[in-house]
Amino acid sequence: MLEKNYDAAAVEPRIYAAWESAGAFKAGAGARGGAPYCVVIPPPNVTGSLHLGHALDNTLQDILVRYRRMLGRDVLWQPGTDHAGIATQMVVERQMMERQEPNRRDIGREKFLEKVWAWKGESGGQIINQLKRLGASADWSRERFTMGERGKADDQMVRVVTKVFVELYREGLIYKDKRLVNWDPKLQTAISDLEVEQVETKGKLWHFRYPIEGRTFDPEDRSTFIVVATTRPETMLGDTGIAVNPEDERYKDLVGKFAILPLVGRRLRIVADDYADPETGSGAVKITPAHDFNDFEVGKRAGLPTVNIFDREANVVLAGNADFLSGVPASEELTASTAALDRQDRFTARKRVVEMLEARGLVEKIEDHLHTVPHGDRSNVPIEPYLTDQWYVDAKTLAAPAINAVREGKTSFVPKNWETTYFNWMENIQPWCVSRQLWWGHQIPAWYGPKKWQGKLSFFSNSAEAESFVALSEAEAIAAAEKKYGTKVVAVRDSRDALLHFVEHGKANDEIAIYRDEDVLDTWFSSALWPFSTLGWPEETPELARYYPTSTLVTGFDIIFFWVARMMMMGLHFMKEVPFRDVYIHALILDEKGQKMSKSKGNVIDPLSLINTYGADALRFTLASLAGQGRNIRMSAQRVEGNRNFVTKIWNAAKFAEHYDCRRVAGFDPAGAKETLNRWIATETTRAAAATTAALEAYRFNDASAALYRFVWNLLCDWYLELAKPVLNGEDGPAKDETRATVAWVLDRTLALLHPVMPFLTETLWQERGGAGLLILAEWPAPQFEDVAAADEINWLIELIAAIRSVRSEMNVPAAAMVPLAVSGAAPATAARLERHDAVIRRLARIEAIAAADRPEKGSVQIVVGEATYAFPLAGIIDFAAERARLQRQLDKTAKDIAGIGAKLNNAQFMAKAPEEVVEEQRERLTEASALKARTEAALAWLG
RNA sequence: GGGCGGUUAGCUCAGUUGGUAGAGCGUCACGUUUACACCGUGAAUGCCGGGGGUUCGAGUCCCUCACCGCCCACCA
Repeated sequence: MLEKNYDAAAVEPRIYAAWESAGAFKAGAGARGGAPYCVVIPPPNVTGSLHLGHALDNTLQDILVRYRRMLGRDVLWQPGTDHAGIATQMVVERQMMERQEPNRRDIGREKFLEKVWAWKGESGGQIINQLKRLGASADWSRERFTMGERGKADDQMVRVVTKVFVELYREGLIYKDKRLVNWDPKLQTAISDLEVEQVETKGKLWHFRYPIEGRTFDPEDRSTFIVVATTRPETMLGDTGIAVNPEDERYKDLVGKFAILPLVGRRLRIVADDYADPETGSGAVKITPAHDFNDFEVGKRAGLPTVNIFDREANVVLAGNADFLSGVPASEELTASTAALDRQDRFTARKRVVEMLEARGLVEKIEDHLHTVPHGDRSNVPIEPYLTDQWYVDAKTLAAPAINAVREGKTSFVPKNWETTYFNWMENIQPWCVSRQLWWGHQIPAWYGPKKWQGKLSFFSNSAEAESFVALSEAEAIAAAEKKYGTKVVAVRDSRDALLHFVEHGKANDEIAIYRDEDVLDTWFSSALWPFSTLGWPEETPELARYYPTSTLVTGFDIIFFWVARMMMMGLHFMKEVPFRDVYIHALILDEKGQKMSKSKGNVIDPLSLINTYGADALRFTLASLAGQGRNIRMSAQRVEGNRNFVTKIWNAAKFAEHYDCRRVAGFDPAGAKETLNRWIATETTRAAAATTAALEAYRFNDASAALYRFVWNLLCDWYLELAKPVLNGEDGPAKDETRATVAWVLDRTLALLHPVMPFLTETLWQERGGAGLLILAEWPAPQFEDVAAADEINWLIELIAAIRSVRSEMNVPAAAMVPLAVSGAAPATAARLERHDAVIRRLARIEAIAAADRPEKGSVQIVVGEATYAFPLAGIIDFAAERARLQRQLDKTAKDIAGIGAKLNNAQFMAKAPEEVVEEQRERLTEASALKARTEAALAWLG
């Protein structure tokens, strides 16, 4: 016996356990032939928790995977998690701070990493369990982590990354370079362009006067200074030049001359460069090559020196800064400003610089200025362009094949317009900075040792100047080093130990120490390898052979650049084949007001609480039905509640079947059914199956859920089960048996069609109804039966009942009243239909008896359906004026239709140019409408 | 500045080759029916953002304007 209501919370864990213990999620489970189908999960952050974006992403993947599995395909849904370098390291550091423990630099790398691994072990399972709550049918036995089991060198997931790095290095596609990077002063690491967010900020534009060398500064005499504007006064300490446009007449004679940098005294060469825009500001721009990307380029072109004034935390460092002092004659002013500004953070320094310049009359004006300031997407502090040595991937070279692959259709985006976004970015791609000054991540496989300088081996603390050995392992690096140096080589922990070692052994030259690059790789570097790393590469595993290229990638548009593009590049380079055939891009989830969900706004809807309240299936159905939306999805609990009602509706349909003892009949085939009603619902089942299948094949999840919703609620429940009641409540016999069997047959197929979207409910009912085996591994329904005549007949029946109900309601006929119905003008076929469906019409339309009549009784309400007129004699009950008005309204509408259609048919152009079938359709509509009009007129006349 | 979306019922959104405007929610009225009140029946509501064009015919194709949103680049 089915319970009164479906209890999702009680059922879901049990069903999930049943699937798992049956091995239903395992790669290839239940495969019955056909091509393999593989999806790799976008690995969530290992220590994260499930949000609605994950819920959407994984629901869609699960739908695809369950559908393919039921088709009998060899399915692998490859799961796993991401180590999420910065994010995870930040969480652990925050914990340490909250517990008032010593920070990571105090405890050192090894101890810190132990803590992160411990945290991973503690919270790493959470998100996987949450995915299970959602019903995700991934092959958990194959779960992978981007850093492997222990992050050790011999771990496959680590070997993959190392091998890729080393091979790209040897091919010249990874290199070390000294240039400006986006530096995050809070996290103290370089970040890539993509991790920088532009934040619109209300700032100021300061206009400063820089005295011209050799002229005595006089604020009243504009020939004694040059005005430059800046949004960042503090960086003036690093100015090394001034640029003006070569075409700018105002400054022509100043080119080649020098200005004197206030507070410092540095000589600034005035150079001509196109970068300076005469229209902007004063037309002269100060050049700070160490702290601005554009200035860096100008400085390079003009041969200006680079003066860095910041340390890693973006504090001003002047004292003892050789760059800052180079060539600047000591002066009282320099000493004073150095003392005042040294060790200030950049914002304090900014204030001080302005104050000091103002005191000297060097501030021309200060304007309000709206501009965008680059911020780190994790730290949320302004980033600094900072001159460092970093590792770069030659993305431009790798992008070329990745662009072509999409051009040639080897990989397709769905929806297709995302390809434009992909191309735009890929065609303008910049070198990818992959090194991070973090500890949690894949350590870069480069080792450094002393280098020959002026004839003898010297130790360089800057790794860029050291001898480097990029190698697959420490042993390999040592071997390479030994070959290079011709001496015994040992590996030590870090550059400090290497220096100590060098000091100790340098003289004897009997042993040389090398040390490993302390930086780690960008998290996205390992994510980029995910489609093949998870399948076992570099080993030639059977899984790799079978499932690569994978079939579909499902992800949000926000990580097309971060992830999709990079997987394309790496996949093509190392596997010589695209990583996936289709990329399905879905929208992002917002709250019901269209706001991005965030903890600070407090508008986050937790998918787990939705699952707890409404059940996983209701959430899944909701997400699927919203998936068609373009850019963003507005989510509210109310929608989920509505779909929970749909879950209940299905549950009650199953209860109906149980109540009327509708059991599955082995070998039942609707083709042998005699009852029109049964032939009709079988036809509709075929159509629903076809619609659902087509929608899923096309990634139209919303169409699939809409088709299922409509079929189940509006056809199966609203009509078929209602229409079947008279038979099921009637006498035993073949018609009843056939109807019971049909109900069971339809229900079974319906459950199967619903299963990918609503796995828990459908599996529960499948089991309750004594289904053979598990629904998850059952066959996807593809009924072929179709009977157009039966469909026509039942549609006529539905139309008739609906029309009677409508009129009853409009005429305020009490719902309980049983009314006689008189039919006139019915053709023999219609009369036969009325006879066949007599019981149903009487039941559903509350009719006492149906009788034929030559003409409706005077004063009765008349309904026109098809060629016949149906009347209930309601004299005395009904309001004649209202009835007349109703008929008149119908007449007006019909007349309007006729006029419209007539205009078309009388239009010679239309007749000449429209396709024959369209013309024919209009003719039919005209015939029908004319008939309706005639009968309505008759009814109106008869009413008197 | 470059690119991409959006503007359809009170709300949130569908609308796939151009051929009678749809759904869910909400609203209103009525509830007879032993699957279901997490329900049933019925009803109301649309210059499909504005303008122009192509076409026999445009929510759908083209141009243009307005507003909203996102992405990329840049801003001394």
